[in-house]
Amino acid sequence: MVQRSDKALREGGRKRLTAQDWADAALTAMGEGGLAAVAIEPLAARLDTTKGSFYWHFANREALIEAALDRWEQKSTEAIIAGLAAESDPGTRLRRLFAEASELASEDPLEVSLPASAGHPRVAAVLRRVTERRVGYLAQLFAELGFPPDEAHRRALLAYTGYLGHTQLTHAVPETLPAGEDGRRYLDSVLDTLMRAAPDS
Amino acid sequence: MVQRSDKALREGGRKRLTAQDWADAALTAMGEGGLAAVAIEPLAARLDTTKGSFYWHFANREALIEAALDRWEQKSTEAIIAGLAAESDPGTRLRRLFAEASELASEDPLEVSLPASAGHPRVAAVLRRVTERRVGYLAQLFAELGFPPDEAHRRALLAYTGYLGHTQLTHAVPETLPAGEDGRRYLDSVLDTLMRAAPDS
DNA sequence: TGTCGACCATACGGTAGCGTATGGTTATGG
DNA sequence: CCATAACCATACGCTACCGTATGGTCGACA
Repeated sequence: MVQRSDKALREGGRKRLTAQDWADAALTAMGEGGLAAVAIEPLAARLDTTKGSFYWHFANREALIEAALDRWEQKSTEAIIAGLAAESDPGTRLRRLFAEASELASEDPLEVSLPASAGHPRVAAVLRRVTERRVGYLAQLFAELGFPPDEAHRRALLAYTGYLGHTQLTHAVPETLPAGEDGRRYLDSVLDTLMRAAPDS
Repeated sequence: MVQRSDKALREGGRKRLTAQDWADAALTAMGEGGLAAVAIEPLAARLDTTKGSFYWHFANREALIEAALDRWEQKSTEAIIAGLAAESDPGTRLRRLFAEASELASEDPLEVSLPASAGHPRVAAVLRRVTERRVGYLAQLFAELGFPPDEAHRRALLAYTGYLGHTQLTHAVPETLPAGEDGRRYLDSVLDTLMRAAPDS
């Protein structure tokens, strides 16, 4: 919790690090190689420092992982939802949400690599919180669009699983998916379908 | 490539192992802990043998990974597609495909944990082959159902991303998804939507 | 029934990473 | 300008795992 006051000197040479620097580095490593890639010594090398720095800021590897996960939860979900608070119309809110989310997801490998480590209890917990938050928010959006609670939840699930799968494909085999302008039209058509009133059932 | 002829003795005591035994063990380990969990010595312990056995059947760890991936490609894709060859009606073929695939996916963690290791070149290659095969097969099904090629491919993507996302959710937070009979009705309604003729566009 | 090859056990050296200990450096306020 | 705390470097022991070497066992078959 110790934060350096200010005056971050990053001229040519050595710089002091904060716990957040370590957490961010852990996050990118985790994105590249999964949980197993969160290793102190390689991270230290990448940050151009040594273990000595790490064990000052953290008790051990688990603590680092925890901090990194918390940070991810914040950046990947809360920040985006908060960024939409200004928008009043639920329809545009939904569209903007998907636009921003799919952009974020194409850059952030964690969206794919985290679920693979659901064996780890901390990861499982974060995953649960994040998905419930996201699906809940989506369901709320569909409810605001006029769907009854059950149907709103059903569509939220549909939208979210679609998002997850799309993200996974983006990272695994991007060529199969429409890119650029095509991608935007593809996304639009899917959203149209999701927001259209159901035929019956 | 050395295969034991037959006579697998598995009474109470020691048994001889084949390369496939190792590959299967590697697969399950990989499902539990990702690529990093494919470690010779722990596997040997689990198979109640030693490294001596392993290095007889394989040159090194990479060779094992490769064999395991090949085996997964076979079991997870080709076997299922082959199992549908008898069915003539494309509609029931699609429904049976999804029924079997989602059952397999809920048991097999690899569907989720493999994409996380797409950094590994062999994994990336298998993933490319598998997704292209699957999406291709789906597109063919939709084409047989009467959709023009472009639309068939679009719907194949939609179906496949939905499958991927659903699988991911199943392993991460199963509670959010409808289970049992509800799940079957949910799946049915989604398939209905996918097979219905488009409104326009 | 002895031998040959398939298969496995054991022991070894090497590397990567965790966590600890301890001393050095740098920034600040007294 | 020096004392204290924040921060980092280095060296150490420990464990887990990779890959090699080498010898042992066991079954098939001449």
